[in-house]
Amino acid sequence: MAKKRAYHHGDLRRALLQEAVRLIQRKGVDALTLRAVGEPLGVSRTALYRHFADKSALRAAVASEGFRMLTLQVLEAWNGHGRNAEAFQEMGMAYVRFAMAHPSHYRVMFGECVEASTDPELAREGAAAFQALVDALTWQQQNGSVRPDNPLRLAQFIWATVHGIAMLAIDRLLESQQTDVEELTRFANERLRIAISV
Amino acid sequence: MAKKRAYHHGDLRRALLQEAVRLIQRKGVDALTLRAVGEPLGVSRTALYRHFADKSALRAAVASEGFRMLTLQVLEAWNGHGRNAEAFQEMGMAYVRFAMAHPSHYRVMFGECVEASTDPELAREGAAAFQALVDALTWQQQNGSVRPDNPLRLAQFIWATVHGIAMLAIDRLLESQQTDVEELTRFANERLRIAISV
DNA sequence: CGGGTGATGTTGACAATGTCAACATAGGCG
DNA sequence: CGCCTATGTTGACATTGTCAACATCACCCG
Repeated sequence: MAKKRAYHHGDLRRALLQEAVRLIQRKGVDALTLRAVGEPLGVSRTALYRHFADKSALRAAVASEGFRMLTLQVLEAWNGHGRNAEAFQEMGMAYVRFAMAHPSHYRVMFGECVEASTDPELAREGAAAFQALVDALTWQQQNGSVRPDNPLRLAQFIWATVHGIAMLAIDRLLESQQTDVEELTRFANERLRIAISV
Repeated sequence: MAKKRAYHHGDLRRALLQEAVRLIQRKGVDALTLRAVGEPLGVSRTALYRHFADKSALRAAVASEGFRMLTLQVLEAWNGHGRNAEAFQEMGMAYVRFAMAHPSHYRVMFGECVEASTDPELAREGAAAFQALVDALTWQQQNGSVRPDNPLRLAQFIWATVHGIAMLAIDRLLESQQTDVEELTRFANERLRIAISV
């Protein structure tokens, strides 16, 4: 029995999660409805209750999936550009690009409904994403290219900046001055480099 | 006729708005229910529809009120500390303190449900808050204490950082390392000063 | 001063939604 | 083969936002 995937539907949990992500990305968070998730899968509402405690658990799973994707993207940018100062900036760009590409999904990851404290998997994936940032900073500190402050505090500072840009961009609060988000992110990265240099 | 406040209830609009703010602060955003707003005022649901287009218009009004309060707080910090570099840091502290003191209210101000484009008052109040930051920066540029970059871009950069700290703090994502938010904000302000100096 | 008129508030109803209890089914294990 | 548990369904219910129809009150115009 390779998987437990052969009862009635076959890995319905993964299908539900995938459909939930699709719905959120295409129609927004409000469109995430138990009935709307079940129907495309030929399954009726409440089927979900055999795989998730309730709707908020489904949202938490969506958020976890988001953090997993985000971690992959930023790590690819960091590792794929040589783990230097330039690669660090690409890491920031990748972060903001992810948020811009999946605005509703990103919002679920930081929504008030999903409490990281209640879902251990979500806490784990969120911590993993943050750890990628911490690791990149410690690496640069050993390099001598980043000042030897507490790496966690540096990481929180930088995280706040990119998260803030992402949030403001998603909320369309940067459009007033026809701002190019890519350009703003580049500018922020440049200034941050000054701020965290020795 | 000094006011229009003398029909049945007497300025019900303001009472509804005030009760909505109270509800959000004390019970969270989900507790903001048309029935829950009307009942304490001895008024029935749907009474609200004579003063707000719908529930989201009420939320927008709450958000506008929040921006008004926020603008007052940061301007008081800026003006009350002498409009210098130190005052600018106090401005940032005041921003984050407001968010920490009114987490649910702050979240409504940046929630996805409230689209600034649909409510002109909200757009105005939001722009006013942002303008306070821009003004403080231009002032310092004329001082020579801030580099002569585009002040709007500088403002967006700094706004993103404090907004990010506020959001992460509200989402309790800074508690993992038992972080003191005040301390993190101070650290961020110090690093930002380096980043925006000439 | 009196009736009408529009602003303001109420009641009833309805559809959508999350959730639970009771029921149905199926697939593997004894 | 027969049962047992995992899995999925149906019916029901409370909550909620919203609308239409109705009620009421203040003020204005004659």
